[in-house]
Amino acid sequence: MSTHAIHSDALAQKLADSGLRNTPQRELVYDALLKKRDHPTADEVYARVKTQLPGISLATVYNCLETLVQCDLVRAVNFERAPTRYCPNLHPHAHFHDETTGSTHDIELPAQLLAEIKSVLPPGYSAEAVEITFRGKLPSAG
Amino acid sequence: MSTHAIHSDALAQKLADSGLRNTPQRELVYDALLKKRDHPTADEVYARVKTQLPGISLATVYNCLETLVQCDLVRAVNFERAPTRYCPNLHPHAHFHDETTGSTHDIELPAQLLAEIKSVLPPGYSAEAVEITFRGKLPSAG
DNA sequence: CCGTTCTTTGGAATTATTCCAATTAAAACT
DNA sequence: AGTTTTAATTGGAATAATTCCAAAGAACGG
Repeated sequence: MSTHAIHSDALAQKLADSGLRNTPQRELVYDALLKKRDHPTADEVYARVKTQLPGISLATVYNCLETLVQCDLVRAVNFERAPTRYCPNLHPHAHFHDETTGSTHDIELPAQLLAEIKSVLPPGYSAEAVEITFRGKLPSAG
Repeated sequence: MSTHAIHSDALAQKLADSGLRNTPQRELVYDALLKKRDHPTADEVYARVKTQLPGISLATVYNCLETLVQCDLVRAVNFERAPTRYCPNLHPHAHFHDETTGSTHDIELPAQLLAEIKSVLPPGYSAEAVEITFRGKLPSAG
C-alpha cells in the first residue's frame, strides 16, 4: 500500500459509481483535502499536491475538485469574493468564518433544525441544497 | 422634487450617520436597487444607472455599492463564483436561487427560527451575520 | 477664498476561474 | 498484443469580476 491514498477505496467506489476513472491526480487531491481540514482554496490544494506530484497543473486541480464535488465527496464553500474553499465533511453542517483570522470552522447542524429551515420555503419550492454561513469573531480573538 | 431619489431622505440620513456625503451617484445607485428588486449585479446596476447618468464609471458603482453596504442600506449576496448580487431588503431573510432561470427570490425567515439557528454556535462564538442560501428549482419550472 | 477631505473617474492590475487544443493514459475490442 | 475509442491531463491563453491607483473634481470648514 502507498503512503497516500488514505481513502482510495471510497474514492474509487464513488468514481466508479459516476462512470469516472480513478487517477493519481484525483487521489492526491482528495487526500490533500482529507489530510488537512482547513477548507483550502484551489491554489492551496495545488501547492500541497505539487510536493508529491510536481508536474500536476492548476487546471487539473480545478478539474479534480470539480469531479470530487460531482461525486459527492467534497463540498464547495465560498465567502464573498474570496476564492472558493473545499471541504470533505459531508455531514449537514454550517460554516463559521472567522473574520479576524480568515479561518473556517464546521458547525454541526442538528437534523431537526435543518428540517425546520427547509420548511420555511413556500409550497412547491424544492431546495437541493442549503448553505448556511456565519461570519463573526472567535472567542479567543476577542 | 426630482424624478429619482425615491428614498433620498433615508439615504441622506444613513450617510450622515456614517460621516459620508450624499452624492448623485449614490442616490442613483440606491434608487436603482429599490426600483427593480431583482438582486442585480454591479454590472447590471451600472447599466441601469448609466441611462440617467451616462458619465458614471463602473468603479464608482462598485464604490457606491460598498458604501451602501457599509451604511446598512443594502446587503451583498453571492452564489458560487457568480458575480455578487445586491439586495436592499434588510429584513432578516434567506435567498432562494433558482437554478433553471438563475433568478433570486427572498424567503422570509421567522425571527424565532433565526434565533434557533444562531443557537447552534458553540459558546463564545458570536456571529455578526448569517447567510442562508437555498439552491434548487422553482415550482413553475418543474 | 484656501486648504483639506471626500468622491469620482478611467485605466491598469489582480485574481480566480474556465476554455482550448494537443498530448498522454487508460479501457474496450479483436 | 495491437488498434480504436474514450477519458484525463497539461500549459497557456482567455475571461470575468473586482480592486487599485493616481489625477481631477466637488464640497466643506475655517
